[in-house]
Amino acid sequence: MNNGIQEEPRGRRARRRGGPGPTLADVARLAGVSPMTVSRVVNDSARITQASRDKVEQAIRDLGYVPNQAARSLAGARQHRLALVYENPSAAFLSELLLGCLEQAGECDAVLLLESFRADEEVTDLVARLQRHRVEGVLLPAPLCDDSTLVDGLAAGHLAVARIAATQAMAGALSVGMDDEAAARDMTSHLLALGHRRIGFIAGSDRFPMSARRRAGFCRALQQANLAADPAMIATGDYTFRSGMEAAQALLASANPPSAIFASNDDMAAGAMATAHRLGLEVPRALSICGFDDTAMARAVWPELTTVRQPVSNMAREATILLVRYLASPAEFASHDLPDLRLGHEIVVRASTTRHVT
Amino acid sequence: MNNGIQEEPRGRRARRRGGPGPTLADVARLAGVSPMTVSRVVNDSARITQASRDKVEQAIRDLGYVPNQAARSLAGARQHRLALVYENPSAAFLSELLLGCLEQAGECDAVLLLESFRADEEVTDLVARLQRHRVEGVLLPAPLCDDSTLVDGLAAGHLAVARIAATQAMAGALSVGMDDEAAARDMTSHLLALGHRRIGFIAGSDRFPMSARRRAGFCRALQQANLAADPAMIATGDYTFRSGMEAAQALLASANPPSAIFASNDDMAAGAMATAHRLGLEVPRALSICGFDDTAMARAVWPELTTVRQPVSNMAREATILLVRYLASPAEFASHDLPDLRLGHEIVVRASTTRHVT
DNA sequence: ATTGTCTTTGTGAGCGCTACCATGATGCCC
DNA sequence: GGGCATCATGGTAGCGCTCACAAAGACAAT
Repeated sequence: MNNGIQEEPRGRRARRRGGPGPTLADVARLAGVSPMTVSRVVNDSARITQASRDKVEQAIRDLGYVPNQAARSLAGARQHRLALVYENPSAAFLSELLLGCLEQAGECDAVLLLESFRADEEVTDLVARLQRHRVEGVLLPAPLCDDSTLVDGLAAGHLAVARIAATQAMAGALSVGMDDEAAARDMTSHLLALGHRRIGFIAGSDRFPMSARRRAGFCRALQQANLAADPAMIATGDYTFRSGMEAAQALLASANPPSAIFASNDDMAAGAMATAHRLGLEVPRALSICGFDDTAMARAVWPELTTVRQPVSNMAREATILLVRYLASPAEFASHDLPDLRLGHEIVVRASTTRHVT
Repeated sequence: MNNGIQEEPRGRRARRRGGPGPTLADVARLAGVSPMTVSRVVNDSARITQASRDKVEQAIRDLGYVPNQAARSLAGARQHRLALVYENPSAAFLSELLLGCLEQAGECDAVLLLESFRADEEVTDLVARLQRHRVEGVLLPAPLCDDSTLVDGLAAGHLAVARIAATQAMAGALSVGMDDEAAARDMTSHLLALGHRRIGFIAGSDRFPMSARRRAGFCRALQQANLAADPAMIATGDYTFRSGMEAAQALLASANPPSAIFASNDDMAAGAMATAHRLGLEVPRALSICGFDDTAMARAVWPELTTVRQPVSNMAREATILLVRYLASPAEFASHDLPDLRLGHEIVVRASTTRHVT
C-alpha cells in the first residue's frame, strides 16, 4: 500500500488541527457514506433514507462529533448577522434578554453582535456602525424600541428591526411583547378574588402608552365585577420608588381608604410599601400591595411582592426567531403589516397580598 | 487574454459569496501586495515595512474591509474557547458581567459560550457538557466561584478557571475581585468625614468570607480615627432586605443610637431605610444610610443610596484577559500560585448620606 | 428493452483566512 | 567578494464544511 503518501498529508493536518475533535469527514468514514450525506443528516435538510440517517447518527454519537461552527458559516455564508442594540448595560431584564437572544440565535444559526447606543448619539452613527459589521437585522428591546426616530432610522438603513417588550405595534418593524391590559386585568381579578372591593391603582406617566394599557386593564376588571372605578382611587406616578410613596400617601389619605393597592410597576409598589410601613399599616394584613414586571425589587422587599411576570426570555427568543425568519424570506411577510406577537404573562403570588377580612 | 477562464471562477464565486463585503484578497489587490502581507498587517504580527503597512491600511479604509471571523478561526485554529458558567439568569450584575466578558472575548479572539449550572446538578455533568463543546477555560462569577467543589471539579476536567468577583484567592484558579476591606474602610471614612462619630454597621452572614472582610474594613477605619468599635453598634443580617430592617431596628433601639448606618449590601441598606421610615426618622437628615454593591436597588429607593460600586465590567474583562493569557501560555504562570487581581472600587455618593449636625 | 421522471447519494470546488516554507533582497563579517 | 545571518514578502496548501451539479439507483410508462 502507499501508506507513505497517505500519511504525509495527515501529518501536516495534525499539526494544524485545533482540538482533537472529529470532523465531518471522520463521521463519513465511520458510517461508510460520503461527507455530503453526513452534512445532510446534520442539517436534516433533504430526503435521506432512514438507513443512511441511522448509520450517520450512530457514527456521530460514537465519535462525539460536534459541527465546527466556523467552517459551517464560512462554507454556507447563509448565516444571518443580528445585533442587539441596548441602552443601559445594567438594566434589570437585560441579562435575561441577552441570554434568551444569544441562545436562540445559536439555535437559528445566526450570529448575534452587541451594540450599545446612548440616547444622545446620532442614529446615523449607529446605522453606520451596524452596516460596517454587515448586520442585517436589529433586536431592539424596550425602552429603545418605542423611539420611532430610531426605528425609522434603522429601517432607512435597510436593517430589519424586531422590537422586544414593545407595548404596541409600530409600522415597519416586527414586534413582540406582552398584553399589558390583560395582565393588569388578571392582577386586578386576583385582588377581587381575594375579597378586596376598594382597590387603589397607581398609574404610570401618560407619556408611555403602556401606562394607559395597564390602567385600562385595571378598570376593565372592576367593570366586569360590576364595581365603579372611583377616580379617587387612581393616583399617578412616574415609575419611581418615590412617586410610588407619594401616590400611596394620597390614596391612603382618602376618607375611604383602599384595602389593596395595585401599582403599575414594582418600584412604585415598593414605594407604596414604604409608605404603608411609615403609616404603621402592616402588609399584607392591613393593606395588600402588588406590582408589575417582577424585577429584582419584587423579591428584595419584605414582604415579597405579588407581581406580574413578563415573559422576558420568551419574548427575546420569539423576537429572534421572527427576525431570522423575516431575513430568510421577507416575502413571507406582508410588507406593511408585520407581525405583532403578544405572549402570555404570569401572575406571581408572593407575600404582599392576602384575603381581605372586613 | 484568457478572460473566459479568468471569469468563470469569479462568476461562481459571486454566486456563493454572502455579503458584498470585501475580502482580504480584495485589499491585497488594491494595495498591490500579497494577501499574506495584508494578513500580517491586520494581525500586526510580524515585521512589516512602514510603506507596506501604510498602503495596506489605506486600502482597508478605502474598502471598509472587516475581517471574516469565521474564516480566521477556521484557518488559525488558535482561537480559545471559553465558557461563562452562570447560576441565576436574572442576577443583577449578570448583564454587565456578560457584556464585559463578551466584548473582551471578542477583542482577545476568543469564543465565549454560555452555560447555565444549577446548584443541584452534578459537577461531572457540567464538565462533560463543557468538554463536548471543546471548552478550554471557564469564567466563573460569584457566587459559583466560591464553591470549591465546583472549582476542583472543573480543574479535574482539565479546564482552566477564572473566578470573577471572588472575595479571596483559591488554589488552582485565577481570581479577580475587589478589595472588600479597603472599600468598607473607604465608605466608613466617608461617613467619618461627614462628621458621624457613632456609626452602626450591619454585617453579613459569617458563612461568607466577604462578610468578615467588610466588617474588618469598617473596624479598621474606626481605629484609624481613634474611635472604639462599640459591639452594640454592630448587628448581623443575612444580606436580605428583611434582615436589614431588623438589624436597623436593633441598632436604633440602642440607648445611644447611631447617626449613620453602614450596611454590608444594598438590600440590607434599603431594609434599614424602611425601618427608619417607619420610625419617622428622615433620611438622611436624621439618619445617614449607606450600602454596598451598587445594585439596581441603590437607585430604586428614595432617597437614593450612597454605596460602593464594584467594578463589575472591569472584573469581567480582566478575568477574560487573564484566562486567555493563561490558555495561551500556562508556562508564564507559576502553577501553584496563580494571580489574584484586586481591582479598585468607587464610592458613589448619592442622597442617603449627609453631614452630621449635632 | 428503452425512455423518462423521480429520488438519493457522491464529486469537486471553493468560502476567507493563516501556518508553513521558500524566495529574493539586504546587510555584515572575515 | 563569497558565505552567512537577517529581514520583508510571496506562494502553496489546507482549516471543515456546504454549495452546485452530476451520477447512480428505483420505478413506472412507453
